Amino acid sequence: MFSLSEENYLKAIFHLQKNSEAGVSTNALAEEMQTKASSVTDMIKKLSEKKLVIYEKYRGVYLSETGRKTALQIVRKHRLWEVFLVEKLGFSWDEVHEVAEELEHIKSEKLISELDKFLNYPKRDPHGDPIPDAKGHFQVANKTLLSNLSKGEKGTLVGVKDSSSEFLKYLDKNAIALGKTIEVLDKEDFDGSMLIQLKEKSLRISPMVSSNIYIKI
Amino acid sequence: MFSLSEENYLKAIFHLQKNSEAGVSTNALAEEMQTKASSVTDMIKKLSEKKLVIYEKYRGVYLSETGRKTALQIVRKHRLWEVFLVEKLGFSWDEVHEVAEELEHIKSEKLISELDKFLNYPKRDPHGDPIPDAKGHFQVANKTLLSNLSKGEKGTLVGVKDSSSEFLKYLDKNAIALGKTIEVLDKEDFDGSMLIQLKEKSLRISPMVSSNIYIKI
DNA sequence: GCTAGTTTTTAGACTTGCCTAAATATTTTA
DNA sequence: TAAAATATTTAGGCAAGTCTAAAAACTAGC
Ligand SMILES: [Mn+2]
Ligand SMILES: [Mn+2]
Ligand SMILES: [Mn+2]
Ligand SMILES: [Mn+2]
Repeated sequence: MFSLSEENYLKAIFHLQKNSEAGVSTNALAEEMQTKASSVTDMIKKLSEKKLVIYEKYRGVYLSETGRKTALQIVRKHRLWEVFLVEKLGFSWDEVHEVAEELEHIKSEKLISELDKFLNYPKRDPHGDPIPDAKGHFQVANKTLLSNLSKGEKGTLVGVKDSSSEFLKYLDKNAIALGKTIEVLDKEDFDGSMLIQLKEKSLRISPMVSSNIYIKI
Repeated sequence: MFSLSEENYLKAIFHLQKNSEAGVSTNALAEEMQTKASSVTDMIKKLSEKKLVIYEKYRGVYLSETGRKTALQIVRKHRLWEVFLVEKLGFSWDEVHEVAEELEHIKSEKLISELDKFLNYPKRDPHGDPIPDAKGHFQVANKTLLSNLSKGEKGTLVGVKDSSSEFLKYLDKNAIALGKTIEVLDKEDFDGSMLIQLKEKSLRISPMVSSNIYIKI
């Protein structure tokens, strides 16, 4: 149906589109795709001809309805494979992204529906992100960044914004994991750093950490 | 490491090489790869520069030691994924080939070693073909084609030569499956057709069928 | 052993996806 | 609001992998 490159672009536009109302800029997409702006322009033209995106020169790009559906299916596959890798093959959450990045492009409806069944229809991936169903529907959790909490507030860790291996390893090292309860013992006005309480210990974290952790109060 | 196309060529050469001592001809490879002879020549040159094959113009092509090892790893991945699809996801043996054809190219050592473990280190794929281990070792079964048996001989079905969906569906329809005992009740000299005895019934089969079934006596 | 037929290679071209450099459009700043 | 800075697009090119047509090399038949 679509080439590997086309699929990766669609997914990238989808992820960038979430962050704002405006169209996705060429440079933002180039950054995300680790390529040059001129290459992005080429690809956008192609996707536009295929009616997968809506594009006006210099005005940024938007996913069309078809484009959005396609992107959601790729996201679905990516996240289902991540669950498989962690639940069945014993990967840790910082090892799955790269492999899922390849597996998400395997073309087989049956493979994905059977995998979904085999995994018992999981609702979230190992990073707390929602898994769209076969129709592209998924529930948006009401969550907030840990950095938004004030002293005394507490909640449950339900996701991470940054899924880089480096960040996830930092969390592992400090026993910060999905489902854990976190309470803000203190928040420093000057730099936004926090003292947080985990089950067994307290810990001081920088705003770079607290602004990449999603909490459900 | 290697491109998708390079990997598919290596695997094709590997499979064709099994059938004879001689080098693999350009046309045979073109047929197998569903492409043109001129494209094959181009690719062979490339593989030859990369020392994956031994190639002399007009003389056919052979896998080098490195090429053979690479091909064996791809075959290993292909067959492990086939086992996964049948054992874990409920695919039938005639549905797995195409999907495995894509899955075999996913690049991750850990993925394959963990998958192997998850599947409990299977020795054969759903078509009875041996699965090479991480070092490329595998056991060659002593098997013979059903068409080589004479009247009165019997054995166990241990593999199929043709794994096309059409042939496998024919076998399913007639309850011919891996592990079944088959006895040759009669063999027609004129056209080689056979009357065979399965557990619950007897059946007449053409040489096109009997010459694609492997038997262990 | 020569020649006709077959196989293989070469030559030149196309598509996809990428690049650099240059041109053009938009946005910011003074 | 016009120049300066920034963002985006265009132009031209490259590598991989494929194709068609033509040339060259093998192989069989006489
Ligand atoms: Mn990807
Ligand atoms: Mn994820
Ligand atoms: Mn393949
Ligand atoms: Mn098989």
